[in-house]
Amino acid sequence: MLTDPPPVRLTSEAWESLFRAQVTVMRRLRQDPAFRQLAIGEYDVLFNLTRCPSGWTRLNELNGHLLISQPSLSRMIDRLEAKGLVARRAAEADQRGVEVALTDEGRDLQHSIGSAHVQRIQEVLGPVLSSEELEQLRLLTGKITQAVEQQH
Amino acid sequence: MLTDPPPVRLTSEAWESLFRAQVTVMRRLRQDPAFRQLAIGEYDVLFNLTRCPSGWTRLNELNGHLLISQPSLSRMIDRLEAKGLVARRAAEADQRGVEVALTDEGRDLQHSIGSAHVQRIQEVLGPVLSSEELEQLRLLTGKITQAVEQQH
DNA sequence: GTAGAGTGGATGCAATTGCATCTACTGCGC
DNA sequence: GCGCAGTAGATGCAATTGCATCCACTCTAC
Repeated sequence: MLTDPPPVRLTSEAWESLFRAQVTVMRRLRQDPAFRQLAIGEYDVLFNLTRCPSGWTRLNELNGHLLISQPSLSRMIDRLEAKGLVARRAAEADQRGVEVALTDEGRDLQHSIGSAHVQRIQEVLGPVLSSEELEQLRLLTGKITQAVEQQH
Repeated sequence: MLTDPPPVRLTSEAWESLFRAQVTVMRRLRQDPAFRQLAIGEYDVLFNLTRCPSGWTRLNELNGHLLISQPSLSRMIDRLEAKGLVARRAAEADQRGVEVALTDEGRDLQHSIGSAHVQRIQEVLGPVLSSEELEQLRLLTGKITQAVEQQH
């Protein structure tokens, strides 16, 4: 049961606005001194790894949540592994697959950067939107992610 | 006249959700065959150049709307110039400065990719949110961009 | 006006990226 | 069970990126 799609102009303007907001906020957040220890893209990988209940995450699933290419992720994991922040192992079910997990050190670093990051987010976004608006935003963007991931 | 800031948890969850939505949608949009002619980052530069009324845009202002570094933009403009899509000239007011503008060819290419892009956005986002929701999203994210650009 | 700090953009260089490809493994059809 | 298309991840290599730096120009203080 679908209603008519919204006008293209409205859809593309909403996307453009979402995109621009992301760029603007990201430019600010990236400047946080906490990211001198680890690039924000690498932090994002550690963060994603905390979101997996079992601890171990398949490389291809992880890649599905990032914008970087598969070879690029493969080498980023190399680097994080060399720094002792993540561990690699062969997947049990599929011998082609690889699973990664945070090491204790990786978890510590994620927490440390994460808490500075959260504080910074609060400084940037807190004064801008009310609780009600933030909640609206969270619902709308959550709906997008959920729906688009299921498309195709 | 400021109210209390929202709880940090809500703020960071809203940002996380916005960020994730941007990644998810961008992954889809990027696959559009239209972007085989020009990487999406390069298209974004052309798009930004269409948004300037006078036609000519200062390099540093352009850089303020992008996530890439200043040297990276400088060289991207080199490449776009080599392809005949943009033109460079010295800024009138400030002899250090450089202004760029779309060439006719650049404008044509932006239109051509842009119309395919808009159609793709409609396919991805149109079925997901209603007109009212898109309008809400546009307002919220517009508010963020405007406010954060004025901070600091 | 001149010195010195600051800004705008370009360039050298090492690190990272993506594309194409490769190898290893899976799973389906027969 | 065998062959073959498909999938997961790694690697060679050229292109792109960011950092540090540089040069040219501006602006302020004196």
